[in-house]
Amino acid sequence: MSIIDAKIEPNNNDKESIKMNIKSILSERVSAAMVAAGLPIGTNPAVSLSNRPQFGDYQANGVMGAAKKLKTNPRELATKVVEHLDLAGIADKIELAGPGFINIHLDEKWLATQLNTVAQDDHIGVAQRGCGSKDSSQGSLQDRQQTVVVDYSAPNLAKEMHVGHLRSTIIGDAVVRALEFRGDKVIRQNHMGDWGTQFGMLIAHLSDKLASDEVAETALSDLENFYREAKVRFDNEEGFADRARADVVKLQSGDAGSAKLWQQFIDISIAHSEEIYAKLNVSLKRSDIMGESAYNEDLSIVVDGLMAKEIAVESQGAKAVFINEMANKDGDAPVLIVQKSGGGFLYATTDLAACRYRSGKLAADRIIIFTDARQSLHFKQVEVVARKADLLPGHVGYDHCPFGMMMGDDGKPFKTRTGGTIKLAELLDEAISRASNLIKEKNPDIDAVTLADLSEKVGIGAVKFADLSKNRTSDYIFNWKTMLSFEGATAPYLQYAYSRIQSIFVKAGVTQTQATIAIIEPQEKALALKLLQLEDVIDAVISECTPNLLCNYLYELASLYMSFYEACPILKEGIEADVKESRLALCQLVAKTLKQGLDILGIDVMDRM
RNA sequence: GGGCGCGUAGCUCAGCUGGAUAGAGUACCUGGCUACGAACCAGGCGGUCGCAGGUUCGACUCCUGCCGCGCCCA
Repeated sequence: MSIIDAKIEPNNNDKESIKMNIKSILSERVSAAMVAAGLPIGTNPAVSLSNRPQFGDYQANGVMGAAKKLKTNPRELATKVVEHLDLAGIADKIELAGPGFINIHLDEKWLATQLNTVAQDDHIGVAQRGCGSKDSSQGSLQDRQQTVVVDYSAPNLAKEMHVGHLRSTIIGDAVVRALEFRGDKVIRQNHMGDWGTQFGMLIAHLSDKLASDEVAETALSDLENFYREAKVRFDNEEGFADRARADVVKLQSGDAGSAKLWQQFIDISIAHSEEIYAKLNVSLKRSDIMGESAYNEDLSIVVDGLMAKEIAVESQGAKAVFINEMANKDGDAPVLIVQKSGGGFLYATTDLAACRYRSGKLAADRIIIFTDARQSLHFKQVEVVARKADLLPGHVGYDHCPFGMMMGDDGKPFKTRTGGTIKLAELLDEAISRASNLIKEKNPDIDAVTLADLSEKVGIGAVKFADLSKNRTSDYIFNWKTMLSFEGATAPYLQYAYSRIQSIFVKAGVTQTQATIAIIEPQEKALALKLLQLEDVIDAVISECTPNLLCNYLYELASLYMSFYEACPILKEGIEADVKESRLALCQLVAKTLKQGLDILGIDVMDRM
């Protein structure tokens, strides 16, 4: 055992051993009672939040399902389970209701104890996945650290990023941060589109611009224009298309001059993307870029491997895989071409090479890819072939996480080439400018520096939250109004809740408190319950790749806080000192949770707004 | 033609492994600022969960068939 292991090993003491997750505590107890009542080990207790106050705080519904399987009376079985259910000190009432619901009313003193433990915890109650070696046989699967490769954003470098790139970029980034917060090892992969025939046209055009003494940075300051110009020449100008095709061949055969032009183009395009990432508060760095071109050397290796294993076969001069696993009723198998008859490779080849690289060199336990839903079939095919060829071993998870595409107000999709797309940079500037107007309206005397800072945080936050809070894998309609709204379930609402709390601390003349929280009013209890659910939410976000669950959670938390704020005075006259201290501590924990949660979404908070 | 996804309040969307009376926001209507910050709060209005069957103690959730929309493959 190494010294590092030895040091980490003994931290399994007091603080670690205190469980803070209510749902898992209750699940354990109910499971034990179910076993004691004669049910098989592993029966799902189905503990969940109660949907109505009269049904307690949590309810266990697992007995009914179990009774069905055993063909016994659910009510009688539930009675037996309740008899064995030991929740001494945790619940002050356990009720049996309906066909076999077990309703649990938590003890408020116990709830407060849990809450105070969370308040003292660095990770606000979210347990850290194993800091030890990941191949350790100790600890449950839940607690083991994983290496997760996350492929997201992946813009096409031939053009500027448009609104369609928003989802992949910010959803991916939120999932990445959630994974890191839970303690997993994340490797970001920005699979940028930096290769392909269109670059021949772009290089040829750039070459002419440089020949007429233009500087690359200037020529490429507007990528959309540049692309359009090149396309016009490609379609109309005598001889240009042939030059463009020749340039592609030269580039792919490693010609130094072409490579230099290409590199110039790529560098400037990446710089454009980086501006967007910085503005969006997205954590992608240049070192995370692993573009399509990075796999050039691997493509023939992959194809050779497929041929050697006889997974791929020659077909009409091309090399292709007939995927029998995905054949339809008539036995027709879809075909995945991995090398064209002319020798060229395709997206499928690159994606297979990426599987190989990620599960091999990067040693991924799980690979997550965020792209729009149109690529679902493609990735399904890639996975089947990669698994068959062992480019993706069975123990490596492969999650293609699709999302709907951006539609116009008319319900028809935005087509990239019709010119109907909105540049991402324009959307973000619009958001910031609208936020600026609103802030000026509410704070006429604000100084320019503060205004600029707030506008960016509010505007960008609003855009991100509007998108992140939607789960839909179906298409969604792009709408300026909803995207840039500052009222209701929006980022500014959450930011407002946070700054209200900061304002209270300023008024109270303290920066922080170590006071113990007591639960008195129903609004305080509701907040306590919500605060103790963070780990469940983070876990759901991670396993399903759905940041909208975190958005919902944070909105509900902020909303409960607003109700608490109205109902429970803190600094007003006649409030006892210990009540004031308790409420300040509760405020502090809410603020900490909001800040952390929003940070996972890549949304900033501010002390004043 | 085959496959995938989606139809929930006027609009935008939640709805966790099937659970009790389907929830928010917005819009509209009523109240609440000599203030712990009204970008807020309290309340009201608003739904045959696309349609029709099936599975069962129980279906927005699972199964089947239709209808409509979108996408992918051919």
